[in-house]
Amino acid sequence: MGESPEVAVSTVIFALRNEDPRSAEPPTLSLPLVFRTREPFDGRWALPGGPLGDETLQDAARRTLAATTGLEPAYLEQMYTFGDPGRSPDGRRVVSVVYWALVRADEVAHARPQQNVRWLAADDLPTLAFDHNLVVEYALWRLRNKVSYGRIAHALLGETFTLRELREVHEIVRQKRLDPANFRRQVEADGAVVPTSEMRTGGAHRPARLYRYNTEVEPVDLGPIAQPTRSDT
Amino acid sequence: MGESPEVAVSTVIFALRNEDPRSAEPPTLSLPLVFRTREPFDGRWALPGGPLGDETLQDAARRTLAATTGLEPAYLEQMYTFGDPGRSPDGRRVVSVVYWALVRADEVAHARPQQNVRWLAADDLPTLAFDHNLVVEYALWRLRNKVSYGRIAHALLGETFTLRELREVHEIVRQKRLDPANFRRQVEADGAVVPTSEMRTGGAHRPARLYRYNTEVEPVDLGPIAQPTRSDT
DNA sequence: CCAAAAGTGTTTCAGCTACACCCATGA
DNA sequence: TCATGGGTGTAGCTGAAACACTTTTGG
Repeated sequence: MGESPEVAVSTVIFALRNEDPRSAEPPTLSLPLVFRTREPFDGRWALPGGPLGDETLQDAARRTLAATTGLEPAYLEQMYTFGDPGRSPDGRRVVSVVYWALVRADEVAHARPQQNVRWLAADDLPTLAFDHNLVVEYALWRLRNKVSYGRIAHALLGETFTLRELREVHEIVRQKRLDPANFRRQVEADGAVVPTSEMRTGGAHRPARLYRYNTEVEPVDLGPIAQPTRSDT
Repeated sequence: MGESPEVAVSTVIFALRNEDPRSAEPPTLSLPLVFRTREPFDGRWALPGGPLGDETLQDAARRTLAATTGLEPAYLEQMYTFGDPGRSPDGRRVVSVVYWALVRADEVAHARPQQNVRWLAADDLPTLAFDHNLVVEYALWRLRNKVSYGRIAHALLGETFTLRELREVHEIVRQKRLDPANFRRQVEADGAVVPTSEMRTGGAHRPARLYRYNTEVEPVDLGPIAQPTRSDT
């Protein structure tokens, strides 16, 4: 009992990125990974993270996110805690609290690139350090669920966006085509989004109205936990 | 960083209990709580739990469950990790991994009562130690969700049960009346339950068929995490 | 004018809800 | 035979899906 395990916090960070900004290709769902330069798992990619400091668990997640990307998350939620003994090959006992986050596409564009950090496509990862492949799988599953039932897709876009852009986010994350007409009606119906007076022109077609996220409604039902603060034993 | 916090595991344990077995009253959703006899929160009720030993997080939850009730859970799932600094009044930093569990009504009946442990109604709790009221609120919310969308209600019953009994569980947990005819069809449709050849007689009415949980189907979609084993940093 | 995407209207279908009705048993 | 819950049938409503159609721009 005196042998208290270490506590660490890791974060699965999702963003939509354009490999080639000039092409018309749709963006790719990607996440930043850190290249390990020491054992265990020397030479493999791993999730951003580190030991818990004198801070909130959520602040620790925010801190590792900032350290690897220089960015603020548009959405951040606790996901799962991994803590089985004997999982680290060197025998240390580490309990890892894993968060997952969304960052805006426009912010990713002018994020300063860090040493030993690279963005990789979420659905085409190499073998990662520890069991981080499983962790990312789980985060992807949660993301797909929340995007389907919740109101968080906008967190992958900028301040304003067209319904086409919002639909594209859904299509990429949920991996299926959506009917533009029905998508429009569903989004308008649940009030997650409000129209602005601006339009986006430029394409060889009718201009599209720009929308903004409706801050009046809750992003997604998180249950009674708004900002968890105290607990014990 | 060298100041590693303690890690503890707590469990919110739900069961249906009859206050008075002779009455025809429907059972009550209750949970076992432990009476604290020392600071902090001396004299208040708290969730069962304790420090993490040399074991799986889930095993630690199972152990505290057994210690307070002498029972095995029919369902056990990780819920949330609380770890903000300054939450314990005595200044110690404790990260608490909270699980929630369901135990069968028939097992609760012949569970040996423990010293300093009492079952209280989930929707009528006193002020608990730490922020355990909030934790129970959240667990209740998760329970209601999973019972509505998942296939776990049977975990509050015995090995076999009538559809009326299963419906009663739903009605108690979800706090609303359900149409018997429609409930039957929904339950039969999703295949969570299979009919046995036995009937339950005794009432002044037509005998009811006994059903059994269908082990062929997953209890609820847990995502890619079946039995999480390894992770780090 | 044409292509393309924005945006609207409408039909169809599946699933849920409400509720009427018959069945089998104990008293 | 009556009361009670077990169990079946079915009409109606609602929301999602599919898709035809009109609108507005750039080229």
